Amino acid sequence: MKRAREESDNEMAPNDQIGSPSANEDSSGGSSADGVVVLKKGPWTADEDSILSEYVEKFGEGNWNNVQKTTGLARNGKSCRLRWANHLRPNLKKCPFSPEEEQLVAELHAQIGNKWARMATQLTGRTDNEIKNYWNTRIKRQQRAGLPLYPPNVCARSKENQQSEFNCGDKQPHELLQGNTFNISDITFDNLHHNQVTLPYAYDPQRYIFTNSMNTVNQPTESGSFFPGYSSGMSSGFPSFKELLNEPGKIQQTFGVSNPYYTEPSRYRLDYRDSAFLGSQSHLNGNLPASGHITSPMKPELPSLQDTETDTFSCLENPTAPPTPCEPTDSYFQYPAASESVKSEYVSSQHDGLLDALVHQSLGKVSTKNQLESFKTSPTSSVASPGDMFACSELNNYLENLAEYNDPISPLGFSAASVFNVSTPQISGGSLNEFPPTEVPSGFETTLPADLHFPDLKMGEQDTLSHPGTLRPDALLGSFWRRTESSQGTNEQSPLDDAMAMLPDEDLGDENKTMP
DNA sequence: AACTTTATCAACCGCTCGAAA
DNA sequence: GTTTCGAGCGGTTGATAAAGT
Repeated sequence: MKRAREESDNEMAPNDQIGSPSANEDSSGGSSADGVVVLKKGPWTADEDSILSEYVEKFGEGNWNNVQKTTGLARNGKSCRLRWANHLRPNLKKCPFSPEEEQLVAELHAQIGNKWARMATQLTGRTDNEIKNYWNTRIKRQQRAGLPLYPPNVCARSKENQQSEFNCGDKQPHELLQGNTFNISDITFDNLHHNQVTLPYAYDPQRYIFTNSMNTVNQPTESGSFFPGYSSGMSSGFPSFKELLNEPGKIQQTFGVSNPYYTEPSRYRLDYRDSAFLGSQSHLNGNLPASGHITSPMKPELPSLQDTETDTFSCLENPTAPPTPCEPTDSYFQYPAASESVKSEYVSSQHDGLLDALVHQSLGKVSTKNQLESFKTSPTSSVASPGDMFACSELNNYLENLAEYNDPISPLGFSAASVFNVSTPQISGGSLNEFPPTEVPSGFETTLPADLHFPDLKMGEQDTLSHPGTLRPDALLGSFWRRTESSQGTNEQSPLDDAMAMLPDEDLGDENKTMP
């Protein structure tokens, strides 16, 4: 009996023969002298196409593995299916994308992320592969040009759609999150000097944008995730937040790197209105520079941070756009208590999505496992990005809420400690030299909510901040949260105190230790 | 004209999922 | 309940064309 094997470079015909005219002669046959069917790879020939077309005409689609058996075509079933779906199937469009199609793709991507197959169902005559190629090309082009990924009208439309989805949904995000402004009058980042901020990732306008009037965070469209295309399960094998909570080791792998902290927080002024706060290539318009110096390792594919980006860009186009009643983006800072009905279900899923975002953010900062490992063994870095602090603040919020809601899956103290332990490397030294430095413009400003009470970092804490341990966001934020609570007259020990208490000694300054 | 860079497209690969055995 | 297989999906790669220097 014949057996099929795939042709590989080192065992059969050389690569240049595959798909070449000489190789085409037996392209439909594919049997070698020893009776072994050599499955061809590479470009399809017209003969192969006609054979496959005849087969489908005769037997219909599916059962692709039978193609080789039935027709003798030296292609595996997978290849046949792909060829048929992408090229031979009737009614396929071969022309360039029309503006309408481009618009639709942008809208769909804003809504569902990298679900190419799902998009293809909405675009008659287009294949998932085609859409994917188009989009990836577009991303490159837009990034190179420093343009927003999504057209403004897509942003607006997406926002409208999501609002209507909210209305149809069970919970209103604004029940959970409040506040429209990002003003922290006391905190400035004036001293984010060029070349002093080494960020292990490039500015990604889709990923790291916070704007003042950006008031909505996407309702999860699927899997309870904030970010379509990045479901809670993190299909890339990334652990879910629940897993992270339960397995500190994963957290360490996840967050254990990439949080170098900028070390000159003597004055912080954050202006979220137009800048991409978390990115190193921050610009007042939220775009990449036209020169397109994307110097850090980053994937060209962008996550679909639906509202984050859509709102951002709509805001860029229309700064006076009224805030939406949806979940405010400053939820990254603030998670007001949810209504009782929300706590048990909605909040958890939402937080899963948020964590995914954090996780993804961390991933975006760490390109290789080696970097992870090197950081774990040398958990020091010399600089911090505002984004890192953001990530930590997000984690703080998350963890705090988990405790507040007594989420059974989140043993807060342990989790928080774990997260802090691994996500807040110390400041001194530097182990992320692999990453080329990126710059933050001196005019970089970010404004935080007025109702968000950070400690007055610019005054009186200079000495404290100069201490490596207290420069870390966990220390800063821990101090912040505790201070905030105390300022509210709360005598209870905050969950963050618990978390801080769990931190190893070397991770915290003495002032934060409350170990029994 | 030669060379380099960039864009585009086609195809492959690894993985997941569901159905059937 | 487990294994196997087919189908499908998303990410990535390689080849080639086009544009730029």
